[in-house]
Amino acid sequence: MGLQQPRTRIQQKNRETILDAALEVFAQHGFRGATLDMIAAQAGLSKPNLLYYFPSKEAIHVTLLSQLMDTWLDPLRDLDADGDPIAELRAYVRRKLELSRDYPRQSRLFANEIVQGAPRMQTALATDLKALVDEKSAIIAGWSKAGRIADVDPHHLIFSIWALTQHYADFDVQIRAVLGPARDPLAEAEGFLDTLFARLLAP
Amino acid sequence: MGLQQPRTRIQQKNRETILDAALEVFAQHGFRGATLDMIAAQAGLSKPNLLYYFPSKEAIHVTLLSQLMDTWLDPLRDLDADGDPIAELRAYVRRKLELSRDYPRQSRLFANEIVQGAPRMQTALATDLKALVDEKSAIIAGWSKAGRIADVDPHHLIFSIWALTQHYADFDVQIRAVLGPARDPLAEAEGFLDTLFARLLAP
DNA sequence: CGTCCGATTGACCATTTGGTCAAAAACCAA
DNA sequence: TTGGTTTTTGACCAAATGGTCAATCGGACG
Repeated sequence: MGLQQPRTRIQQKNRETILDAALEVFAQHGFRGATLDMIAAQAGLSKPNLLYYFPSKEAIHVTLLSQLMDTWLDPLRDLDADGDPIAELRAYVRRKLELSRDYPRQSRLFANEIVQGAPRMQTALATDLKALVDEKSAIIAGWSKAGRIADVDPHHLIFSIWALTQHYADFDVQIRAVLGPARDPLAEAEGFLDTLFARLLAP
Repeated sequence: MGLQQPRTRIQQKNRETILDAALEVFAQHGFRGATLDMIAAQAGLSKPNLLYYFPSKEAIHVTLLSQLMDTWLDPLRDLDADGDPIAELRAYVRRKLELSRDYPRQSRLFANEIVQGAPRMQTALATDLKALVDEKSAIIAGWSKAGRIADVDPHHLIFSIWALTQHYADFDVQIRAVLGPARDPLAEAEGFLDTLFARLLAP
């Protein structure tokens, strides 16, 4: 039937179960690599039952992506023009790295989507995301002009934060393969990135 | 039949055509998202003809991945213990960024593979790649200890170079969506990254 | 020209996969 | 208990897809 708004407790619960299972499967296999059977198995439900709660495989995917954008941009939204510039930017890096640590599946889902050309997010990127980044870039540019941080291109500064933090989630297997066991990449990254941005931003 | 070594000129040419087409398709859609029909269409050949030159879809993919590793690691291999530390590392960043500019499809192919858990590269990562990175990390650690560059974790320094340079290829659509047209991300990145690493590495 | 071997393809096959549907089961209010 | 509503599922379908194969084509060489 394709329920729009969950009405009962069981609907609420099953929709969440499905979305969590789908996140797992989509993040690991990409949209086309994931099958409804995989998601159903992961969720402990039958395939027709999935399609009772969501009208299609794509609907599940789209639901995940739109949930994602919100969570993902929250830390950037928090960037406060009235705060201390260095502290604000460091806090942004730290929060972003926490997302990579706590929600690696979301990060990989996003990476899959972007690497493949963002077929289902193009407009969101060019509107919402661009607007937010432009706004925050203006703030950063102001800080630069006021001599409160070093003179760096604000857009590329933001890109570098994204690249560095998401790398630890998206390329986790590579990093662990290189570091070997008995090391904690995410914990080490926190100190490294803090140093990196401190040196980059110091006026 | 599954030809091992190209013997004739036409085999040589068609194998190259197929690999180029497959790179295009795999990079954009991932392994499972790519179909033999897509690759055949892109290559201008019939599907059975593909399978005359390669025994299976997976064989094409594997061939691409192994070619990739070589190209990808060359710049790191060039890192010379006897050169000037800052110059060597800057050159590495620049070469890596050139790869992102000139071979974005390879970068995305690699990203697809790693994000999805590197099912076909695990061992290569844990052996060849790890060995090379460990070797070069030792060199960098030596430079740090000698006070010729700042004291940074060599492994994470290398990760940061990978993250920053590959980001411009892998997340190209996102970056362009945010920057808007009329800007040249890769050209701008060169200056930005040069500054970033100069400040990070200065003793 | 004719022959032989590498190159090409149309037709076909088995499996996978997203999705449907009618019927059964579970649930719930009266 | 009963009647109606929601939830679940086994059986099924059409399309897509990786791969096979016998047959045909084409060019180089004698």
